[in-house]
Amino acid sequence: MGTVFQQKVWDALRQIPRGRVTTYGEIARYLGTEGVRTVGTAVGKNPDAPEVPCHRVVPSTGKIGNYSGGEGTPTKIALLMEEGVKVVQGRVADFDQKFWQYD
DNA sequence: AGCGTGACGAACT
DNA sequence: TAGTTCGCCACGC
Repeated sequence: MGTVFQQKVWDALRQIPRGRVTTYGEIARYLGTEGVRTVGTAVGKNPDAPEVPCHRVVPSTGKIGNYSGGEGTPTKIALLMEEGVKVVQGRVADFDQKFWQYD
């Protein structure tokens, strides 16, 4: 499929526990790059949702960010809600608690 | 081989 | 507090 870098990104996504979220910046750090935009681009090019939980990735601002599957952002929100991540007014509720980072 | 693009981020006004 | 600007860097043309 994609490039090595891409696969590393997707692999990083698989490590995100259900019901938790992380940020593009966190993934960038985990992969050892400063180009967070590159990560965003990589995630966006991922084949599709269920296999890789790309909906668990949100911007550091706690907002929802973007999504390419289904109806876009609304679908992303729906998926998060199903996992117990409350989303209110386009933002992740209790973002600090839901935030997950690579140990 | 060079240039623009982008599911972001942080600083600035 | 909100809107804008500049920086990050891998990828595709």
